[in-house]
Amino acid sequence: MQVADGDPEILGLVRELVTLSRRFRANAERLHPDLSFVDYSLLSEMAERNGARAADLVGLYGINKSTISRQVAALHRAGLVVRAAAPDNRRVQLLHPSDRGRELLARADALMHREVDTRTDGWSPDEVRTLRSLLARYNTASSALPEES
Amino acid sequence: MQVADGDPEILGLVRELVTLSRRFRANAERLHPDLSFVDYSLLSEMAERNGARAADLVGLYGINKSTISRQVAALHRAGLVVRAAAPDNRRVQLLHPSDRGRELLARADALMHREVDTRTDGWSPDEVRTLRSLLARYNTASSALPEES
DNA sequence: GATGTTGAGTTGCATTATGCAACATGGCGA
DNA sequence: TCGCCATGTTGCATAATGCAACTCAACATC
Repeated sequence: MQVADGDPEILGLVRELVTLSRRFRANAERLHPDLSFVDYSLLSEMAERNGARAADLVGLYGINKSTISRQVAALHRAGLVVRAAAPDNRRVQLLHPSDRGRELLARADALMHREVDTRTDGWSPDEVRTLRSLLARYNTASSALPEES
Repeated sequence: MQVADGDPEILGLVRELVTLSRRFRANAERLHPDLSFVDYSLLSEMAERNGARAADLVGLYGINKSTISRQVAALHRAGLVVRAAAPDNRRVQLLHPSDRGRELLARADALMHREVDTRTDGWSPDEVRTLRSLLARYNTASSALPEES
C-alpha cells in the first residue's frame, strides 16, 4: 500500500466517497422532508448512544460547536430533544430525543431503511454486512482525527 | 433481505452512511480549504468523465439544477472551468477543468489521497478494493433513481 | 471562602449550499 | 414556419457552517 502517492485504488475510493457524501445527503433530504438530514443524523446519534453530549456530536461529525449548538437548539425548540443534566458532570447536558423525536426518527428510519434496502437489492447478505463493517471501520478511524489543539 | 422492515444490518448500514456523509465532507473542507468540497466534487467529476454536462452533475448528485448552475458559474468566474459547446448537440455545453482547475484538483487529490490512505492504514489491499467496489455499486444503484417526472 | 482557570455552550456576523419557481433561449420536429 | 422542449439562469428564501468573542457554572488552589 505504500505506493506513496498515486495509488489509483485509493483515489478511486476517494471518488466514491465524495459522490456518496453529496448524493446520500441530498437523497435523504428528499426522502423525509419532515426531518432534515442534519436533524436525522443528530437524533439517530442521540438514540444510538442513549444520550449524547453536544461535544460528542461535534467530535463525531467534525463540525464547529456553534453549528451543533444551533442545530440542537432548533431541535429543542421543535420539541424533538430533551436536555438533561449529566449525573456526574453538571456542566454537561445530555441530549435525548423526546417521544416526538423518537417518533419522527422512527418514521425517517423506516424510509431510509427501505431506501437502502432497495439500493442494495440483489446484494448478498454478506456483501451488505461487509460494506457496513468496512464503513464502520473507516468511520471509526476517522474519529481519531488529530484534534487541532 | 426481505425481512420487510427492521433488518438491523441495513439500519446499521444507514447509520454508517449518514455519519460518513456528514463527516467526510467536513473533513475535506478542512483538508483543502483552497478548494471547497463542492468545487472539488465538480472538478473531479469533470476530469473523470473528460467533460461533463451540467445536467450530468445534477443527475449524479441528485441536487437542483439551479445549485449546479451557480456552482459551475462560480468555478467559471474563478477561472477553474472552461465551457465548450458539445459537438453533437449545440444546446449543451461541456464543462472541463481549466489548467488552473486541474492544478488545484491535483493538489486536493494529493491531500485526499493521503488522508484516505492514512485512514485505511492497516487494511489489506483487498479490503480497500472491496470497499471501493461496494461503494461504486451502491453509487451506481443510486443513479437509477426514480426521476420525479 | 475568594479567585483565577477551564470546559461547555451561545450568540453575532458573514458566507456558502441548496431548493423552488419563473424566466430566457437556442434547437428540433410537425 | 411555429410552437414545444431541453438547458440553463436568476430572484428569492432558508438552512448549514465557520470564526471569534462572550457567558457561566464547576473546579482547583490557596
